[in-house]
Amino acid sequence: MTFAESVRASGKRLTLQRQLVLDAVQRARHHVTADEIARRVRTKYPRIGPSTVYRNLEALEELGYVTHTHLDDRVTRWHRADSHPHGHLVCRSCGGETEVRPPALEAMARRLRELYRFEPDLAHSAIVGICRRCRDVPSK
Amino acid sequence: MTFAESVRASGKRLTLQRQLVLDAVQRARHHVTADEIARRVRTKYPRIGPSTVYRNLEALEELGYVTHTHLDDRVTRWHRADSHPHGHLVCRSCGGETEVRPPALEAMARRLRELYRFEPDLAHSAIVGICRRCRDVPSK
DNA sequence: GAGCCTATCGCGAACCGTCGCAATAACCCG
DNA sequence: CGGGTTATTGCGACGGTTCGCGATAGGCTC
Repeated sequence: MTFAESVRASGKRLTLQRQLVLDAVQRARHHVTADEIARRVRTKYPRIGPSTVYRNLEALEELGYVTHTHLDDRVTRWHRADSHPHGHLVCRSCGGETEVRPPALEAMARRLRELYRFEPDLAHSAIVGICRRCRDVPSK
Repeated sequence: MTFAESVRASGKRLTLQRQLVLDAVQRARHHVTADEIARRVRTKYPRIGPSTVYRNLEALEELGYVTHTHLDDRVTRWHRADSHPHGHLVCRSCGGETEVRPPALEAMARRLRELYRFEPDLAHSAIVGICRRCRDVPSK
Protein backbone atom coordinates (compact mmCIF):
# COMPACT_ATOMS: atom_id res chain seq x y z
CA MET A 1 0.00 0.00 0.00
CA THR A 2 1.47 3.31 -1.06
CA PHE A 3 1.51 6.34 1.18
CA ALA A 4 -1.30 7.95 -0.79
CA GLU A 5 -3.39 4.83 -0.49
CA SER A 6 -2.89 4.38 3.20
CA VAL A 7 -3.71 8.03 3.81
CA ARG A 8 -6.97 7.72 1.93
CA ALA A 9 -7.81 4.34 3.41
CA SER A 10 -7.82 5.95 6.82
CA GLY A 11 -10.25 8.65 5.75
CA LYS A 12 -7.51 11.26 5.74
CA ARG A 13 -6.55 13.37 2.76
CA LEU A 14 -3.36 13.65 0.81
CA THR A 15 -2.22 17.25 0.93
CA LEU A 16 0.97 18.82 -0.27
CA GLN A 17 1.77 19.94 3.27
CA ARG A 18 1.37 16.41 4.59
CA GLN A 19 3.71 14.99 1.97
CA LEU A 20 6.30 17.65 2.63
CA VAL A 21 6.23 17.05 6.37
CA LEU A 22 6.69 13.32 5.90
CA ASP A 23 9.45 13.96 3.41
CA ALA A 24 11.26 16.23 5.85
CA VAL A 25 11.14 13.62 8.62
CA GLN A 26 12.32 10.85 6.35
CA ARG A 27 15.17 12.86 4.94
CA ALA A 28 16.41 13.88 8.40
CA ARG A 29 19.35 11.88 9.62
CA HIS A 30 18.55 12.17 13.32
CA HIS A 31 15.70 13.07 15.62
CA VAL A 32 14.37 16.44 14.56
CA THR A 33 12.18 19.05 16.20
CA ALA A 34 8.93 20.35 14.78
CA ASP A 35 10.59 23.66 14.15
CA GLU A 36 13.40 22.10 12.12
CA ILE A 37 10.79 20.29 10.08
CA ALA A 38 8.87 23.53 9.55
CA ARG A 39 11.98 25.27 8.29
CA ARG A 40 12.73 22.47 5.87
CA VAL A 41 9.19 22.46 4.53
CA ARG A 42 9.17 26.22 4.14
CA THR A 43 11.95 26.04 1.55
CA LYS A 44 9.36 24.45 -0.74
CA TYR A 45 6.15 25.81 0.74
CA PRO A 46 6.75 29.04 2.65
CA ARG A 47 3.22 29.62 3.92
CA ILE A 48 3.09 26.62 6.24
CA GLY A 49 2.46 27.45 9.89
CA PRO A 50 3.52 25.60 13.04
CA SER A 51 0.11 24.17 13.80
CA THR A 52 -0.08 22.51 10.42
CA VAL A 53 3.25 20.85 11.07
CA TYR A 54 2.15 19.59 14.47
CA ARG A 55 -1.16 18.32 13.17
CA ASN A 56 0.50 16.51 10.31
CA LEU A 57 3.06 14.91 12.57
CA GLU A 58 0.20 13.66 14.70
CA ALA A 59 -1.61 12.31 11.66
CA LEU A 60 1.54 10.65 10.32
CA GLU A 61 2.12 9.10 13.72
CA GLU A 62 -1.38 7.63 13.71
CA LEU A 63 -0.65 6.16 10.30
CA GLY A 64 2.55 4.64 11.59
CA TYR A 65 4.99 6.65 9.48
CA VAL A 66 6.66 8.63 12.25
CA THR A 67 7.07 8.54 16.03
CA HIS A 68 8.14 11.01 18.63
CA THR A 69 10.32 10.81 21.71
CA HIS A 70 10.83 13.09 24.69
CA LEU A 71 14.54 13.55 25.11
CA ASP A 72 14.14 15.63 28.26
CA ASP A 73 15.41 18.77 26.60
CA ARG A 74 11.96 20.31 26.58
CA VAL A 75 11.30 19.90 22.90
CA THR A 76 9.65 16.92 21.30
CA ARG A 77 11.74 15.08 18.72
CA TRP A 78 10.43 13.20 15.72
CA HIS A 79 11.83 10.48 13.53
CA ARG A 80 10.73 7.96 10.93
CA ALA A 81 8.99 4.94 12.35
CA ASP A 82 10.78 2.38 10.20
CA SER A 83 14.23 3.10 11.53
CA HIS A 84 15.52 0.53 13.97
CA PRO A 85 13.73 0.62 17.33
CA HIS A 86 15.76 1.83 20.28
CA GLY A 87 15.53 3.57 23.62
CA HIS A 88 17.40 6.62 24.83
CA LEU A 89 19.56 7.34 27.83
CA VAL A 90 19.89 11.04 28.56
CA CYS A 91 22.42 12.31 31.07
CA ARG A 92 21.07 14.84 33.50
CA SER A 93 24.50 16.28 34.07
CA CYS A 94 26.02 16.72 30.61
CA GLY A 95 22.92 16.32 28.44
CA GLY A 96 24.62 13.58 26.44
CA GLU A 97 22.47 11.00 24.74
CA THR A 98 23.03 7.29 24.17
CA GLU A 99 20.91 4.90 22.18
CA VAL A 100 20.11 1.55 23.77
CA ARG A 101 19.31 -1.59 21.88
CA PRO A 102 15.99 -3.16 22.83
CA PRO A 103 17.37 -6.25 24.64
CA ALA A 104 18.57 -4.10 27.50
CA LEU A 105 15.04 -2.88 28.03
CA GLU A 106 13.29 -6.16 27.38
CA ALA A 107 13.79 -7.48 30.90
CA MET A 108 11.85 -4.61 32.36
CA ALA A 109 9.20 -4.74 29.68
CA ARG A 110 8.57 -8.38 30.48
CA ARG A 111 8.37 -7.63 34.15
CA LEU A 112 5.86 -4.85 33.70
CA ARG A 113 3.77 -7.11 31.50
CA GLU A 114 3.79 -9.84 34.13
CA LEU A 115 3.30 -7.79 37.25
CA TYR A 116 1.03 -5.07 35.99
CA ARG A 117 -0.15 -6.39 32.64
CA PHE A 118 1.08 -3.10 31.26
CA GLU A 119 2.44 -2.95 27.74
CA PRO A 120 5.22 -0.36 27.85
CA ASP A 121 6.52 1.72 24.99
CA LEU A 122 10.09 2.12 26.12
CA ALA A 123 11.15 4.16 23.13
CA HIS A 124 8.71 6.93 23.85
CA SER A 125 10.38 8.62 26.79
CA ALA A 126 14.07 8.87 27.39
CA ILE A 127 15.48 7.37 30.55
CA VAL A 128 17.13 10.09 32.58
CA GLY A 129 20.13 9.48 34.75
CA ILE A 130 23.87 9.94 35.00
CA CYS A 131 26.10 8.73 32.21
CA ARG A 132 29.37 6.85 32.65
CA ARG A 133 31.57 9.83 32.08
CA CYS A 134 29.79 12.11 34.53
CA ARG A 135 29.62 9.31 37.06
CA ASP A 136 33.34 8.62 36.88
CA VAL A 137 34.24 12.28 37.17
CA PRO A 138 32.40 13.52 40.25
CA SER A 139 34.52 16.64 40.04
CA LYS A 140 31.65 18.75 38.72
CA MET B 1 21.22 19.81 59.13
CA THR B 2 18.10 21.92 59.12
CA PHE B 3 16.52 23.26 55.96
CA ALA B 4 17.85 26.74 56.66
CA GLU B 5 21.34 25.38 57.18
CA SER B 6 21.38 23.29 54.03
CA VAL B 7 20.07 26.21 52.00
CA ARG B 8 22.85 28.46 53.23
CA ALA B 9 25.50 25.78 52.99
CA SER B 10 24.82 25.59 49.27
CA GLY B 11 25.29 29.33 48.80
CA LYS B 12 21.58 29.84 48.34
CA ARG B 13 19.42 32.12 50.45
CA LEU B 14 16.52 31.44 52.71
CA THR B 15 13.59 33.49 51.48
CA LEU B 16 9.99 33.48 52.58
CA GLN B 17 8.92 32.46 49.08
CA ARG B 18 11.28 29.49 49.11
CA GLN B 19 9.98 28.28 52.44
CA LEU B 20 6.39 28.65 51.33
CA VAL B 21 7.00 26.70 48.12
CA LEU B 22 8.65 23.86 50.02
CA ASP B 23 5.86 23.91 52.55
CA ALA B 24 3.24 23.66 49.84
CA VAL B 25 4.94 20.66 48.23
CA GLN B 26 5.37 18.88 51.55
CA ARG B 27 1.78 19.46 52.62
CA ALA B 28 0.41 18.17 49.32
CA ARG B 29 -0.83 14.62 49.45
CA HIS B 30 -0.10 13.78 45.84
CA HIS B 31 1.88 15.02 42.90
CA VAL B 32 1.05 18.67 42.38
CA THR B 33 1.52 21.09 39.52
CA ALA B 34 3.41 24.35 39.74
CA ASP B 35 0.15 26.21 39.42
CA GLU B 36 -1.41 24.39 42.36
CA ILE B 37 1.65 25.23 44.39
CA ALA B 38 1.41 28.87 43.33
CA ARG B 39 -2.22 29.05 44.42
CA ARG B 40 -1.42 27.57 47.80
CA VAL B 41 1.46 29.95 48.36
CA ARG B 42 -0.63 32.93 47.35
CA THR B 43 -2.99 32.41 50.28
CA LYS B 44 -0.10 33.50 52.46
CA TYR B 45 1.90 35.60 50.01
CA PRO B 46 -0.26 36.92 47.19
CA ARG B 47 2.41 38.69 45.17
CA ILE B 48 4.31 35.57 44.15
CA GLY B 49 4.60 35.03 40.40
CA PRO B 50 4.90 31.83 38.39
CA SER B 51 8.56 32.21 37.59
CA THR B 52 9.45 32.45 41.26
CA VAL B 53 7.64 29.21 41.91
CA TYR B 54 9.46 27.47 39.07
CA ARG B 55 12.83 28.77 40.11
CA ASN B 56 12.29 27.71 43.69
CA LEU B 57 11.17 24.26 42.68
CA GLU B 58 14.36 23.95 40.68
CA ALA B 59 16.45 25.12 43.64
CA LEU B 60 14.66 22.78 46.04
CA GLU B 61 15.24 19.94 43.63
CA GLU B 62 18.96 20.67 43.54
CA LEU B 63 18.96 20.57 47.31
CA GLY B 64 17.21 17.24 47.27
CA TYR B 65 13.97 18.31 48.90
CA VAL B 66 11.64 17.80 45.97
CA THR B 67 11.57 15.97 42.64
CA HIS B 68 9.47 16.23 39.54
CA THR B 69 7.98 13.71 37.15
CA HIS B 70 6.58 14.00 33.65
CA LEU B 71 3.29 12.19 33.64
CA ASP B 72 2.79 12.74 29.94
CA ASP B 73 -0.18 15.02 30.41
CA ARG B 74 1.92 17.99 29.43
CA VAL B 75 2.24 19.48 32.90
CA THR B 76 5.13 18.77 35.20
CA ARG B 77 4.22 17.32 38.58
CA TRP B 78 6.16 17.83 41.79
CA HIS B 79 6.37 15.95 45.06
CA ARG B 80 8.53 15.72 48.16
CA ALA B 81 11.72 13.78 47.68
CA ASP B 82 11.49 11.80 50.92
CA SER B 83 8.23 10.07 50.12
CA HIS B 84 8.65 6.45 49.11
CA PRO B 85 10.42 6.10 45.78
CA HIS B 86 8.37 4.76 42.91
CA GLY B 87 7.99 4.80 39.17
CA HIS B 88 4.93 5.62 37.10
CA LEU B 89 3.08 3.81 34.37
CA VAL B 90 0.92 6.10 32.29
CA CYS B 91 -1.60 4.73 29.83
CA ARG B 92 -1.54 6.36 26.43
CA SER B 93 -5.13 5.37 25.79
CA CYS B 94 -7.03 6.28 28.96
CA GLY B 95 -4.49 8.48 30.71
CA GLY B 96 -4.66 6.34 33.83
CA GLU B 97 -1.64 6.24 36.11
CA THR B 98 -0.22 3.37 38.17
CA GLU B 99 2.61 3.52 40.66
CA VAL B 100 5.25 0.82 40.43
CA ARG B 101 7.37 -0.35 43.32
CA PRO B 102 11.12 -0.16 42.67
CA PRO B 103 11.80 -3.93 42.43
CA ALA B 104 9.95 -4.11 39.12
CA LEU B 105 12.34 -1.54 37.69
CA GLU B 106 15.48 -2.80 39.38
CA ALA B 107 16.21 -5.46 36.77
CA MET B 108 16.45 -2.87 34.07
CA ALA B 109 18.42 -0.48 36.23
CA ARG B 110 21.00 -3.17 36.86
CA ARG B 111 21.19 -3.96 33.21
CA LEU B 112 21.75 -0.35 32.22
CA ARG B 113 24.44 -0.08 34.85
CA GLU B 114 26.20 -3.17 33.56
CA LEU B 115 25.90 -2.59 29.84
CA TYR B 116 26.20 1.15 29.65
CA ARG B 117 27.49 2.13 33.08
CA PHE B 118 24.54 4.48 33.16
CA GLU B 119 22.90 5.24 36.49
CA PRO B 120 19.21 5.65 35.68
CA ASP B 121 16.66 7.65 37.62
CA LEU B 122 13.61 5.58 36.90
CA ALA B 123 11.28 7.73 38.95
CA HIS B 124 11.90 10.78 36.84
CA SER B 125 10.00 10.00 33.69
CA ALA B 126 6.83 8.05 33.48
CA ILE B 127 6.80 4.91 31.36
CA VAL B 128 4.20 5.29 28.65
CA GLY B 129 2.27 2.36 27.29
CA ILE B 130 -1.09 0.62 27.36
CA CYS B 131 -2.63 -0.37 30.69
CA ARG B 132 -4.30 -3.68 31.43
CA ARG B 133 -7.81 -2.38 31.05
CA CYS B 134 -7.24 -0.75 27.69
CA ARG B 135 -5.30 -3.74 26.49
CA ASP B 136 -8.07 -6.18 27.39
CA VAL B 137 -10.74 -4.02 25.80
CA PRO B 138 -9.47 -3.36 22.27
CA SER B 139 -12.90 -1.94 21.48
CA LYS B 140 -11.51 1.56 21.91
C1' DG C 1 22.92 48.25 63.07
C1' DA C 2 25.17 49.96 58.47
C1' DG C 3 26.98 48.72 54.17
C1' DC C 4 28.29 45.68 50.56
C1' DC C 5 27.73 41.89 47.45
C1' DT C 6 24.88 39.21 44.90
C1' DA C 7 20.99 35.68 45.06
C1' DT C 8 16.38 36.24 44.39
C1' DC C 9 12.11 38.53 43.11
C1' DG C 10 8.39 40.24 40.10
C1' DC C 11 7.44 41.56 35.68
C1' DG C 12 7.01 41.29 30.85
C1' DA C 13 8.54 39.01 26.67
C1' DA C 14 9.54 34.79 24.41
C1' DC C 15 8.97 29.85 23.44
C1' DC C 16 6.81 25.34 22.46
C1' DG C 17 2.71 23.26 21.59
C1' DT C 18 -2.53 23.21 21.34
C1' DC C 19 -7.11 24.89 20.16
C1' DG C 20 -11.16 27.36 17.87
C1' DC C 21 -12.60 29.33 13.82
C1' DA C 22 -13.62 30.75 9.16
C1' DA C 23 -11.71 29.90 4.56
C1' DT C 24 -9.85 26.48 1.46
C1' DA C 25 -9.34 22.48 -1.12
C1' DA C 26 -9.38 16.94 -1.34
C1' DC C 27 -12.22 13.50 -2.34
C1' DC C 28 -16.44 11.29 -3.96
C1' DC C 29 -20.43 10.93 -6.80
C1' DG C 30 -23.19 11.80 -10.60
C1' DC D 1 -16.13 18.19 -15.38
C1' DG D 2 -19.40 20.36 -11.50
C1' DG D 3 -21.12 20.27 -6.83
C1' DG D 4 -21.40 18.89 -2.12
C1' DT D 5 -19.19 17.20 2.02
C1' DT D 6 -15.88 17.65 5.26
C1' DA D 7 -10.78 17.12 6.33
C1' DT D 8 -7.33 20.38 6.43
C1' DT D 9 -5.21 24.86 6.46
C1' DG D 10 -3.58 29.35 8.32
C1' DC D 11 -4.35 32.49 11.71
C1' DG D 12 -4.79 34.34 16.14
C1' DA D 13 -5.23 33.33 20.97
C1' DC D 14 -4.10 30.76 24.90
C1' DG D 15 -1.63 27.63 28.58
C1' DG D 16 2.57 26.01 30.72
C1' DT D 17 7.34 27.16 31.29
C1' DT D 18 11.65 29.75 30.68
C1' DC D 19 14.47 33.91 30.29
C1' DG D 20 16.29 38.82 30.75
C1' DC D 21 16.14 42.74 33.39
C1' DG D 22 16.08 46.25 36.91
C1' DA D 23 14.64 46.40 41.74
C1' DT D 24 14.71 44.13 46.24
C1' DA D 25 16.43 42.05 50.13
C1' DG D 26 19.22 37.98 52.39
C1' DG D 27 23.72 37.07 54.51
C1' DC D 28 28.28 38.51 55.84
C1' DT D 29 31.61 41.71 57.87
C1' DC D 30 32.76 45.46 60.65
